[in-house]
Amino acid sequence: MRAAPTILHLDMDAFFAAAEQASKPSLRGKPVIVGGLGPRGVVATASYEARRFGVHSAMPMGQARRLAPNAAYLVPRFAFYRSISEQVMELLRRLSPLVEPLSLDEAFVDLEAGGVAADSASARAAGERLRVDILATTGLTGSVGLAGSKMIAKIASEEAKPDGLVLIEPGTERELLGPRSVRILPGVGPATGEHLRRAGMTSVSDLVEAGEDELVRLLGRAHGTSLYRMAQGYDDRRVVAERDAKSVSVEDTFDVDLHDRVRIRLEVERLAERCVGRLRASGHSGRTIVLKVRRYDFSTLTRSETLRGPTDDPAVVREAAGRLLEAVDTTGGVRLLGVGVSGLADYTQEDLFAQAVADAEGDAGPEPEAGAVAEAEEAVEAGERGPVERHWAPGHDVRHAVHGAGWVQGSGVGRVTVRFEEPWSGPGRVRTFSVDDPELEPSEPLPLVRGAAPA
DNA sequence: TCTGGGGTCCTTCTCCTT
DNA sequence: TCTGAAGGAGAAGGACCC
Repeated sequence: MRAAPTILHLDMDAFFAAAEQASKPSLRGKPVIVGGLGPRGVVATASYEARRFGVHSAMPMGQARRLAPNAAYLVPRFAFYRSISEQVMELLRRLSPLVEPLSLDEAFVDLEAGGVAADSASARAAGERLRVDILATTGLTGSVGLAGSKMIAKIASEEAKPDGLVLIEPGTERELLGPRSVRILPGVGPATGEHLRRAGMTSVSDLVEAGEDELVRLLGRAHGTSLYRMAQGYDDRRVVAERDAKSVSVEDTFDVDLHDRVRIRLEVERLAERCVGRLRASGHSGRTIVLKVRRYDFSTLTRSETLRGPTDDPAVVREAAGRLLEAVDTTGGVRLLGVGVSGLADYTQEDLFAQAVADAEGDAGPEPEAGAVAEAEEAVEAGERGPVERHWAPGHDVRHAVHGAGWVQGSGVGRVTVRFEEPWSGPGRVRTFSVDDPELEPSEPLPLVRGAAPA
């Protein structure tokens, strides 16, 4: 913990939804909900207009539709958000070499490492300048928290939302935290919050009064000790620029539960291939293969197997995942399957035995190149599925030979409805086409600020 | 129409080795 | 050779975060 507010936490406001509103003038000022649109989708981000209806992140999409039936519902465009995020992270790196991204829309910055003077006025000036730069570069707003530690800086940015800056002077942490709910502390979620409530602790000051021994008794050594320190405002976690990945995984929730054992096996193999694609793209191999199964009743189980050495061979991961599946009872149906690899190494040590088997069989199958896998994933994300079956996902960008740039407002029964507008135009007109109209094609997102590099 | 996807960390239990 | 304690590794599950 520092004597000056030199830790900055940036949190972009309603990031996915705000990016969509910036990209689509007709949605500005309206409720926008981004998330999975399938029968089992959940809300990823709701715009502030949608939050007024009670819609929030992680809410089942069906519930969101009941609360805000007239909102715009869009599928996430991760490649687009990633490109905006890279612009924002670049601005942060101009501030300091010590930047710790937490997700696409959040990061910590160590201002001291960037040479910002260790006083409140300098920190505040750096934070305000950053907000101006982010708006100018991306057209989006972000909230900034400044404090002497990561925990307090994050709480400050939460206070600053939306589109604000809050600085918490070091030395005032305890009085700030004392009356707040225990849920404000990192690591206290619904389960721990309820556990503490049953023990009679609802505010942060209750935790301090209870003492470290009592928290350790209730929550275990690691959690109890760290929570006691956090409750007193102590947090000496450093800003870490580079973090090594510890696992790579992919999972799919199915619109309807799977019962057919053959189909389940096929899905597991498909997930194993995808997982290896990611693993290779990240330049890793791994030793432990993990199968995840969520059953019809939402109960979730994992099965894992540790190999003798790390692998990035799709055949090895596929077979291990298949073996793990053999030990799982899937009667009743499964709603989710996942395959992961942990115990990562940043080098590839070929599994000689598996290699020998593959060589002997002469049929390990063509291994997808990591780049090809990434490209395929991006293509699906962009709504490109080849000329045979064109899929027009709501919110995705298109270009029409006559009408120009627009985005898919909806599609069904052989028709696709497009709104023609650009980030810097006024709200545009809506036209409907046949889904196989040759003049209509998917396109790349336009930059949010005119003249900027394409987002 | 209940409940995504990609992660991290911690705890508990079991098995094996020393 | 047998037994018990200690500790590490692996497996599984739970909680949390964005």
